[in-house]
Amino acid sequence: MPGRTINGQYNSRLNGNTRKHPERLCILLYMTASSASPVFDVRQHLAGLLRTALASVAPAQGLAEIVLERPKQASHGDFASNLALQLAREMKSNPRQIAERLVRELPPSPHVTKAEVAGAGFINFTLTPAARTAVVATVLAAGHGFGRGPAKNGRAARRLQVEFVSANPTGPLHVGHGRGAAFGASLASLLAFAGFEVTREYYVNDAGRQMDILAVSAWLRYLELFDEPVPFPPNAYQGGYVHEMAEQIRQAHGDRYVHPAEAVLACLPPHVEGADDAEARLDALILAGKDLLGEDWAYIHSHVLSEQLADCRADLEEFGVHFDVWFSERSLYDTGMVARAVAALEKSGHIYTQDGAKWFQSTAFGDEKDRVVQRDNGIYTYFASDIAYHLNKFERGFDKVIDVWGADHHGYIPRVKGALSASGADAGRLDVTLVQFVSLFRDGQKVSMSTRSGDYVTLRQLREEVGNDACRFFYMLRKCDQALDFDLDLAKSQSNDNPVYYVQYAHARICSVLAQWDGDAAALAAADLAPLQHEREFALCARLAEFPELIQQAARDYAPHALAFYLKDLAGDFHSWYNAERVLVDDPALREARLALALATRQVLQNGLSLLGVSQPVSM
RNA sequence: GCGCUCGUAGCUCAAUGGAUAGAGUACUGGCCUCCGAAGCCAGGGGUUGUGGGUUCGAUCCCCGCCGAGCGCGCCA
Repeated sequence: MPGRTINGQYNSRLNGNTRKHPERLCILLYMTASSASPVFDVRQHLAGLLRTALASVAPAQGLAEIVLERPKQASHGDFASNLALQLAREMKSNPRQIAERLVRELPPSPHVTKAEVAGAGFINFTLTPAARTAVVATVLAAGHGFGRGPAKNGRAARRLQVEFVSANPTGPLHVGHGRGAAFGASLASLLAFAGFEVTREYYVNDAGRQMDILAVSAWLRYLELFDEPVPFPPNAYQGGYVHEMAEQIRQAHGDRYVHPAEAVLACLPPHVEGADDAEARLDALILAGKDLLGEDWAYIHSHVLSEQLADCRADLEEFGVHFDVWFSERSLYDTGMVARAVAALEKSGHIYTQDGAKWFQSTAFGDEKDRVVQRDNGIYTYFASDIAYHLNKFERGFDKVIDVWGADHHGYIPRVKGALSASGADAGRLDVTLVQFVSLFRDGQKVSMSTRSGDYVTLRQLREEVGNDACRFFYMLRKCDQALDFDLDLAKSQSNDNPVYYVQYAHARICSVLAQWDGDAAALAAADLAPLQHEREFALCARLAEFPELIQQAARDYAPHALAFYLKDLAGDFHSWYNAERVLVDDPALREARLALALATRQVLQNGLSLLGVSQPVSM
């Protein structure tokens, strides 16, 4: 069983130390990025040259940061700086002239062959061949640690929490959950690789009405098995898995939970048309179940919960998505945290009573309207437990708490942040990332999706059709705030065209070459790289060197999709080179240099794919 | 109506405020006696929905309009 457990439950509450100064994530990343390459940082070297030149050209100008970017076009060199363009405004001078003066004042460097002014005033640097290929040795020395963010330096790493999926355990996970799972898992891996201590958490909504509805749904199906049919409400859970649960209960306990249908029906209010009536009728059925079953209701309830949770968990495990903590909503009630959280807000004057209900004054924090935390019947709303849950997260000492939510929850953000602020917490420590919807298309038609009706394609079905690797990679092929149209027929019938195979194929090809060479791969780390001279070889090296920067940038932006796109580009650079130049040539020096480049490429492919939860096959 | 997320090649999607807006797919034409052709090379394809504004420079930032999805409950 993955995940730490406590009290024989799946819940785990950590008693972490509290850390008080939540600096912004991006600042930390900026600080660490400069030390990402332990051997030699070309970017820093060039920045130093520019700073020297700047000091003599414009001593008065102090720029906080010198930007060096990798040009898209090879003809623009290996690095470009827009320093002159930035200075133009303050110096009120022609950017090209500034750039030319800067270039004249650049100190000589053993790594730079050319520094020239281009375009509107860019300064383009071209590196020596040795500087361009040095990354190969760096990759081979670092191995699977290449690209990893800096280690702890003796100090505690920044602690982050990523909470994702958190689907109600009321039915199988669907393809929308799958997107949240793939995104959250990749994001968490990415952040961990970038140098953070990451906790992956699933919030289990095991309290509340939805679970009761699932329990009563299973019970009604169970009664049907004993010829005690109660008309099945249209707003109860319709899925086939509910029948299976009923059958399981019958096999385990026989007729123990059977009550006459008449007895159940007697508890119901007279039937009236209307949606409100349907909900009231469902609630009455739940009450009937609780009354008739007494203590046994708890069994049904916990049975359907544990069955559903186990199913979700197994599904996610097979998908390569793992959690450190499964946090129980119910535990927040059992330990009194919900009541305490609401009481604290009440004491600080952020809660008022109206119409018998308790309202949180979220309008004071930018929300559209105030929100109920406790209903007139005394039952807390989901919002109340969510306040307690987020306060609990903060108490556990995370420097940053990242929630991955479905886009339909976006209206929820202001009230949660407002409640945190009202509770004296720093709402800036909470980042909410919204994942847009997935629409499925089958036979050219949009598949209607409704959890309640049970009419939806499950994540498990999708994985079986498309495969885990293609599934994980496909989900990462668009940024999370972009709606995704998932054509099932296309994903299935044209799976060979899926980009994941393109990337995996590059990996398999390299494995094949290394196998044919049949030499000592470890020795390649010391290979002389001077024979690497073709443009495609330099381009591939530049792509490899980009990997650590990309990790930091993608982590800063919570953008694991950038990693998928990078891997596509990397595979493309490799295939181009591989098709143009032969690796296993007769010349031993050239052969070893190219083998080293191939091996370094394979290493980065492995590092990247494993972060996305995609396998790296030796052959396909 | 109000709010949030968006609008980029025929289609699916990229692009820390930077240079001629890029890939894949589809289409056209080439490349296997040669390390894996699930690959490579070349080509056509665009007023970045639209109109303004800020800037040396806008797909990106600000405002209006048009269009799409989602949200607006004492549900979760």
